Amino acid sequence: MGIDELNKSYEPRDVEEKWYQDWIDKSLFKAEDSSEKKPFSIVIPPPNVTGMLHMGHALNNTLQDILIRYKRMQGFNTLWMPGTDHAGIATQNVVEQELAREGIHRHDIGREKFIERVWQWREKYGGIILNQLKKLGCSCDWSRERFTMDEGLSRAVREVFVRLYNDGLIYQGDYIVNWCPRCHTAISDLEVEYETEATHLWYIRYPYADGKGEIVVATTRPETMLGDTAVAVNPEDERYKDVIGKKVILPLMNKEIPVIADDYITKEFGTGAVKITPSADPNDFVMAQRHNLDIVVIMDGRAVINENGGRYQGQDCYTCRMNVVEDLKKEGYYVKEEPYTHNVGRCYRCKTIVEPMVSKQWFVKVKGLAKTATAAVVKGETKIVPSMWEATYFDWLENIRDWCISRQIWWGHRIPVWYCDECGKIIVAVEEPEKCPGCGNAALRQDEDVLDTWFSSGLWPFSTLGWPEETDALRTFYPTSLLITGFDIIFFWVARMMMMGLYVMKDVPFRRVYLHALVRDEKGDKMSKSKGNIIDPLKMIDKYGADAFRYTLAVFTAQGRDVKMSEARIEGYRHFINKIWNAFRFSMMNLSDYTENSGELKPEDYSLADRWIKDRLNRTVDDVNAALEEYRFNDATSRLYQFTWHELCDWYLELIKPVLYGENTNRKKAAQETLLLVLRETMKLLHPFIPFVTEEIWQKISDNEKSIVISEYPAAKEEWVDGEADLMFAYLKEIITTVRNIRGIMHVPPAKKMKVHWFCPDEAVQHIVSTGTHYIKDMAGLTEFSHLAEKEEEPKGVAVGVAGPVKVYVFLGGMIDIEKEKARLQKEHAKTSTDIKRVSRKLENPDFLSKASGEVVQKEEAKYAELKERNRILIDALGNLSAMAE
RNA sequence: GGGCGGAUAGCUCAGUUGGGAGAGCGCCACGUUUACACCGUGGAUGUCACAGGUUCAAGUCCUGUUCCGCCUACCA
Repeated sequence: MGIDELNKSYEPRDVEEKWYQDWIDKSLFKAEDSSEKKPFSIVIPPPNVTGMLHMGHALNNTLQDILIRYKRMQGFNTLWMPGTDHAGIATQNVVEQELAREGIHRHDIGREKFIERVWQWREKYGGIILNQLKKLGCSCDWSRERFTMDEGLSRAVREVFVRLYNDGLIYQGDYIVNWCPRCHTAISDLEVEYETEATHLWYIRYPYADGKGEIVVATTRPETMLGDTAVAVNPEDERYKDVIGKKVILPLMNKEIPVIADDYITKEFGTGAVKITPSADPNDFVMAQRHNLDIVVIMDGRAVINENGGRYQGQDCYTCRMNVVEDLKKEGYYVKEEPYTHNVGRCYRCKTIVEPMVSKQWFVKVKGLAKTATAAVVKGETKIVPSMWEATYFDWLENIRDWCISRQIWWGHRIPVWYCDECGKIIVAVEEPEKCPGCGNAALRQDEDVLDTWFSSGLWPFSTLGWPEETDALRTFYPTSLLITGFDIIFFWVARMMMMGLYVMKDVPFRRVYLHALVRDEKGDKMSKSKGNIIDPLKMIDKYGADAFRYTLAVFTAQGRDVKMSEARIEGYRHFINKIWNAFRFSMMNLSDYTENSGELKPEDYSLADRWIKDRLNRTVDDVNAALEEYRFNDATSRLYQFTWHELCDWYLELIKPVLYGENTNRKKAAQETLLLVLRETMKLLHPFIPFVTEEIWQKISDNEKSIVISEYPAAKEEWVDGEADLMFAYLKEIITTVRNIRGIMHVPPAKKMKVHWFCPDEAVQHIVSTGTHYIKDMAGLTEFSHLAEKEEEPKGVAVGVAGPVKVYVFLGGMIDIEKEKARLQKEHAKTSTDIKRVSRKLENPDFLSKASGEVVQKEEAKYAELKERNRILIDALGNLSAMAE
C-alpha cells in the first residue's frame, strides 16, 4: 500500500456508497431469529411513507445507529427493525392531489380504484425515505422491512381490534369529536394543535319568551347560535337566580330554549350567561348530556351550514358568522363586540381550523390501559431517559380521555366490523364473514371507516416481529431493548405502544426509552419550510459526508437540550474526519516496513510515549463505554475528539517521529506496533459514530478481518493501565508547554532552535526529566536541555519559566527584550499572588482546618507551598532583570 | 391556569456525590517542521441571570425574583 494512492484530503463520496453496498452484500446487519448471543433490539420509529428525510429523522436514526452498531460490536445479536407507516391522512392527501392534477376526484373512481392508486404511489415513492436512511449509514436489517399496511401487520390490527372489542374496550357512539372539514374526517385530541388568535367576543341579547327583559350572552362563535339549545348560568349567580328555568327566544331562529343552571359557568366571565351549542362545542356537549338538552347539528362535514341553519343554509361557517352578526345588528339583538384572544384548534396535518362536531365514531376505552402503562414505568419495567419525561408521561396518562380511532378516509385499515341490514346484527371479526351468523344473510355491509394510523403503529414492537404468530423472532426480541424517539411523540406513540404492548403481550414493548430533543436552527428557531431555515440532511451528506454530519449531530446531543444545527458546524466536524484520515496516512507512511509478530519485543523496547498513549487510550475506552451506556452522546464524541486530536495526533504522533525515522530497530518496532494498535482501537471506538471513514481505514490496517462492523468493540484492558507513565509524562508535558509559551511570547520562530537549562531540587523529578530529555528537546525545538546541579549556576539574561517543581532558563540569543520579559513575569506573578491570597485565606481559617477533610487540607497546603515557590522564582527573575537594566 | 426546561467566554454549549471556572468555533500573534493550512504552536476573554439562605467551602444544595423556551389545559 503506497501513500501515493491516498488522497491528501478525505473524500467521502467515493467511499460511502462502496462500503454500504459491501455491508449489505456481506449481510452484516442481519439479526438471528434465535441465537446463543444475547439479544439487543430496537424498532425504528416508522417514518411516514410520504416522508422525506429531515433533520429530525437524521438525528433520531443517527442515535439509533450509534447504539445498534455499538451493541453489535459488543457481540450482541442485534436487531434494528426498519419500516414505514402508512400515514392514512397524509398519504390520502398526497394521492388526492396527484389525482386532482388529472382532474379527478377520488369519488369519481371509487374506493377500490382509489386504494389501488395509493398502492401504486407507494410502490413508486414509498421507499424513498428508507433509501435516504441508507445514505446516512443506518445498519437496519433490511431483510425484515415492514409496512403498517402489510398483510401480517394488518392481521395484527384486526386481531387486536377484535380482542379489545370483545373485552369491552372498544365502543361506538355519537360523541363530539374534532373534525377537520378539509380532511373530512374525525381526528384525535392529540391531532389538534392550538394557537392563540386575535378575534372578538360578541355580546348578544336573548329576550325572555314572556317578553319581560332579556339575557345577554357573550360568545366567540356567533354563528353557532343557530344550534343553541339552552342558555346557562351559574346556580350561585345572584343576578340570574330568578330566571333559571325560564325560556328565552333564540334570535334569528325564533325558537324557545331554556335557561339552565350549571356549576361549569364562571360568573366573572363575560356576562356570566353562556349560550349552549351541544353540537359544536365540547363543553356544551357534556353539559347537554347532564341536562338532557337537544342536540341540533347545524353543519355538514365541510363546515357548511345545513338545513337546520334556516336561512343560512349553504353558507360556510365564516361567511355565516358575518351574516349572523349583520342580521343581529339589523334586528336589534346585537349589543357590542370586544377584541379578544383565545386558542383556536387546527388540524396538525393541514392546519385547517378544526370544528368540534357530533358524529358516530369508534373509541377505545383507555383508562384501564393507561393505569397499566403507568404502573409499568413506576415499577421500572420500562425506564424513561432522561427521567424528567416520566412526569409528562404520567400526567398525560392520568388525564387521558377515550381515544377516537375511526377516520372517515379510505386509506388505512378498514374497521373489521360488518352490519347485517336484514336483522341488524353487528359482526366484529378478524376475517370477513361470509354470511350473517344471526339470519344467514350474505349481503353484509362493512363499516366504511378506517382506523387511526397510530392504532397500527401502537402494535409496531410486536406486529413487526410476526405477532399474532408465536415466532422465534418474537420470542427472541420482545420486549425490545430500547426505543429512541423524540419527546414530541411521547403521547402519540410511546404511551400508546406501552398500552398496546401491555394489553396484548402482557409485557412492556421496550425496556428503555431514550427521548431526544428537537433539531433547531442555529438561532434556536424551529426549522420550517415557511421560515426558510431548513437544512437538508441529504445536501449536508453530499457536501461534507455522512460521517461529519453524524458526528455533528451526536456532539450536540446533550440530554434534555435541543440540537442547534448549522452548516458551519458540520463543516467544522469535517475537519475532524480529515484529521483522522491524515493520522491514518501518516501511519501508512511509517508502517510500510513493519510486519506483525516478526519477533519478540522486550518490555524495555517500549518508550515512555508508547506506554503513555496506551494508558490514555485505555482511559478513553472507559469513558466512551460509560458514556454510551448512559446515552451521553455528547460526552462520548467529545472524549473521542479530545483523544484522537489532542492526545494521539498532537502528542503521540509527534513524539514517535524521531523513533520512526531513527536507527533503533527495536524501539522503532515497538513504536510501530503501538501505533498500529492504537490506530485500530481508535477506529473501532469511532466506528459507531462515523462508520464509513473508519471502515475505509480499517480495511487497510486490519489483520484481514471481514469488516469493522463486526469487529470487537474495545473494552478497558488492565495491561494498558500505566499510572507511572501518565505521571511522568505530565511533568514532561508541562516543561514542554512552558518553554513553548516563552517561545511564543518572545516570537521565536519554531525553526530557530533554542538552548535551555533547567534546575530542580527534587531528585525523583530530576530522574523523570532526565529520562525525558530527548522528548523535551524534540517537542520544544531545543539544541540543548541541560541540568544544572547547583542553583548558583543559573544563567543571567535569560527568560525564566516555572513548570511545576522545575525551573527552566530559556536562552533567547542576543539581547533579551527586557520590557517584554518583565511584563510576562509580572503578569504571572500577579496571577500567582491572587491564587496565594485565596489559598492562604483558607489555611488561616481555623474552621476550614478543623472541618474540612484532611485530604482537602493537605491538597491546599501543597498548593500553597507550590505557589509560594513559584512566586519566589518569579520575584528572583524580576530582580535579575532589574539588575541587568541598570 | 398547571407543569417542565434554560440563563456559565464574542457565539454554541459541557461542568455526574459541593473543594483550584472548561471545550468547540470565532478572535489575536507567530509559523509553509516531508500526515494534515480541512494544519501547527502560543495567547486573550467570565460579578457562572438577580437576591437571600445552608456550609469551613456554592456554577453545583435550598428559598424567592426576573427574563427566555417548550409542553399541557374545556373557561364561553
